[in-house]
Amino acid sequence: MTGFETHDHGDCIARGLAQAERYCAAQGLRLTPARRRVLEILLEEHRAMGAYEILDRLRAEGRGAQPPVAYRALEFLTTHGFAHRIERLNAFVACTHAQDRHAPAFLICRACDRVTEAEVAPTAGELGRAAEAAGFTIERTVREAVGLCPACAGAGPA
Amino acid sequence: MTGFETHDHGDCIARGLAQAERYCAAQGLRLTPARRRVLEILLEEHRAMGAYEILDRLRAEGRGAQPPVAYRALEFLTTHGFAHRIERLNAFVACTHAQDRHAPAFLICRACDRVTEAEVAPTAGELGRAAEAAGFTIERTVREAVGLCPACAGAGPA
DNA sequence: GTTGCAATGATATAGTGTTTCATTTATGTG
DNA sequence: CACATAAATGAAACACTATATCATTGCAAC
Repeated sequence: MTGFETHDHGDCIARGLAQAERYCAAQGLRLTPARRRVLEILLEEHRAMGAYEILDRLRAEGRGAQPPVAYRALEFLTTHGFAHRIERLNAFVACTHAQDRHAPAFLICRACDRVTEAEVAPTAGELGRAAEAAGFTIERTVREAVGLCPACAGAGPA
Repeated sequence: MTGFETHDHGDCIARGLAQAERYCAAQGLRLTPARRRVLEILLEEHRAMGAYEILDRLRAEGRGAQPPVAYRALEFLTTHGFAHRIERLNAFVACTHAQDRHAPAFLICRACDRVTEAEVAPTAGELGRAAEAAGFTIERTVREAVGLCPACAGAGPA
């Protein structure tokens, strides 16, 4: 899938949550209410959200919600691959791919802020070649492209 | 060069500055004292520095130095390719390559925080392929690998 | 049941980046 | 040179992002 097409994601929230639940059960991880709710919010919005934006949602629901609440949940979710951090945006998105550690790559539209995710081998590509040449051990990669999605490019490049 | 070897950079400060001066003269850009000094600091340190760290240096030299001073200089330097922003670190490094817009890739050692830079075509690799598949127009890319440099990996992986 | 560990609650604080507006400095033009 | 314009700087306040710390609660194993 290309990721930017109009998208009816009726059941992908339920599917994402179910997948996370299954994975946590299998791994002995605790998908606590706070963690589950944050993942659900990310799945519902289906876009990159800042930690404080998530926090606002939690507050609106009456939960006590100091910053660490969001950051702890997000750390759990990103550590286990249920969500990813977009460095360029200081924001987070629900993962749209299979569980377990993988190396995501993102296309970020600077006009509409939508983000689409692709997967790739962590040690592949230019980073992998550069690392090999330098004797560098890759543990995590950040691959993000900023530009215009098809819709925004068509609408007239700002 | 691999980038992590011990490094005697005696004249690379002077060379970096001279290169920037030449390029600015040719392009009608103004390498003002503040901009020049920030570039010089980055070249001297030869590592990724936070904006406020740079600011401290400017203050120590008696310049008035509110945050915008550093951020404006850094915006100029990054826009014209004299320095790059490391998203993962919220920090900046002097460019170690040729002028003019290019797409850098970075290897970031999480133990010693040293950063090495490689160049690559902006639309190459996984990001380029993903973008093509999605009809996405890339304007800028972020490619960063976090891991251990040879020295730190050898010293015992924390 | 109590020991040990993970998770949460709550407060404060640290770190990063931007907005705004007034002022100065450089550049070009009559 | 005088003036108009645009770029850069100075200065204050503010907004956004993230972490440290410590007390408390819940849960699980022994």
